[in-house]
Amino acid sequence: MFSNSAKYAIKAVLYLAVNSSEEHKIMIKDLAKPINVPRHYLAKLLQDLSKKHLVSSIKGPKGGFYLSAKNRKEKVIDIINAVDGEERMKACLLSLEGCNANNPCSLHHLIYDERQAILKNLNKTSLDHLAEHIKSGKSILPL
Amino acid sequence: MFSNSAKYAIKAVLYLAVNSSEEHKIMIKDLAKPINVPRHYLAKLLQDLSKKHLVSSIKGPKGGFYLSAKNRKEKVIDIINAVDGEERMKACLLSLEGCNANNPCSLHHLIYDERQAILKNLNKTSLDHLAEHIKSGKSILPL
DNA sequence: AAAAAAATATGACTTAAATCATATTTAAGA
DNA sequence: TCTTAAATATGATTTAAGTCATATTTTTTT
Ligand code: FES
Ligand code: FES
Repeated sequence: MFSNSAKYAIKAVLYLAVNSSEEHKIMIKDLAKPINVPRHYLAKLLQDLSKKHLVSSIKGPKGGFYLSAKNRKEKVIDIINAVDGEERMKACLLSLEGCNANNPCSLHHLIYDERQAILKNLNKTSLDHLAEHIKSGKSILPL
Repeated sequence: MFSNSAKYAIKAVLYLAVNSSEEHKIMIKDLAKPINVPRHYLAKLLQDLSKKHLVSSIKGPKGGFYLSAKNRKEKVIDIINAVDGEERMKACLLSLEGCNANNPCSLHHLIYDERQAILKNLNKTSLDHLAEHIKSGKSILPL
């Protein structure tokens, strides 16, 4: 469903949503350990997200990564799409080209509605919102 | 969601469900072309499914692959699990180990119910049933 | 201004998935 | 029984995803 990279990115961004702020930036090495993601790989991912303005970063001493107020308003789907590309979540399950309701592949009926529902959920849920869930103990931040 | 291999396997098995019978076996080369799957790769996949008794095959001249009556009763999920392993469809989306309702990861609530619904659909739908759909024009067999 | 600490940029390496190739076995038909 | 046509078995090659390493740039602190 998601690539490994997207999973890593989500974990990292949520960790930042819960633990960082403009006044409390987090260095890559202090982020990689708790979420259990290879350090250099994570660096690459975050640099990419930073370039796309989905996370904030400051170089140099006292620098690090954090989420700005604006970053926190982003939806989960935006992180996923930034990493995996827009297509991955929308593509036909059997990778058929002309997938639509008029030309449904054999698995379409077994999956399409639920898939749309998931998309909708990912589209409407902000990082902020998930961070609140985590803080209030409704869900956990995975290792 | 599914691996490339699983997609190929589903396409192949459905093609066999629609077009083959014990009296009309299909050779690998005549199967690979219409469903647009690399020939040798497909051979490997089907040999594996054959070993697991999910498809039937006969060697030698006049031989080929086909689906027996029993094969046709198998559920879609069985094909998927045979190729991708039992775990893949059940694993936590963020690859967390102790994923369950008591210990839900941050995305759990956004996806779990829909995912279960999909699983249920794949679990109850037989190849036979999908083949009927295709024959009656309710869905198509993808290239 | 110099030194140090951080992200950034670039690229090399490794691993697993996907693809391709070939030799072997089995069964049919002449 | 011999030839031929098919699946089967095994393994090599390629490609893409994931991982690791290092040099560069930027900013802070002294
Ligand atoms: S046509 Fe394949 S999922 Fe819609
Ligand atoms: S805990 Fe991750 S999907 Fe259930």
